[in-house]
Amino acid sequence: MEGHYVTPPPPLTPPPQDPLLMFAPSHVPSTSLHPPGVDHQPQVMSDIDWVSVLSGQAASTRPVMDGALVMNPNDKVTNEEAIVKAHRDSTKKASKTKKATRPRFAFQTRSADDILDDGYRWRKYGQKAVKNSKHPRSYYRCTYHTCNVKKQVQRLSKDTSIVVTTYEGVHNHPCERLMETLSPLLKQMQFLTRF
DNA sequence: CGATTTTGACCGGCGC
DNA sequence: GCGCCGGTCAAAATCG
Repeated sequence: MEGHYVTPPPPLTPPPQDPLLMFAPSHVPSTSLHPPGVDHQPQVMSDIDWVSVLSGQAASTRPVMDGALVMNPNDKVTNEEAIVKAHRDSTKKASKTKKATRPRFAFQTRSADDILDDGYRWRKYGQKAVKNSKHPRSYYRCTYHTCNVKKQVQRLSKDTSIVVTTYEGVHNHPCERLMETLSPLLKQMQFLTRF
């Protein structure tokens, strides 16, 4: 984490991970200093194919905007269905209670780690077992006081290497560690524009 | 010792 | 009404 910043990085927490790992097909859980079973330490989003995320092309990372879940027709309808249903419920409730419509954004990531560091700080407030899946779903809330953005993370039971992350809401505060989060994307863009 | 995670209880919506 | 299910609360445990 030294020379890949376009602008000087903010003097913040120590660099989480080497951004060069971003081209790795699957993330190898880096030297976790925690005992097995403990997965607090988030990983940088460096293992995400950001170009694919933004273009919506990749099979490894399928972005989903506002509940319009992009599904492989061959996929067994399991917990993805639950996500769509949850979104329908939320929109229904939103239209009923005139609550501010909450934008939802979900994407799948091929990763060995459930927790991806997206630059924000999250506090876990729940975990539930999901039907048709042996893997639990975790619920997180943004720790910024006036920000009630939530996200939920679950792992597909079919393909254990894929993690589905669903964001709900929009942050009303700047993203700390923005450059750390963006640097893999910038690096990938630089790589692609070299031709 | 404050912040965060864990985990069972609790709650509301929905289908029967 | 009842039970299931997804989501949240909150007290206790744990972490740094």
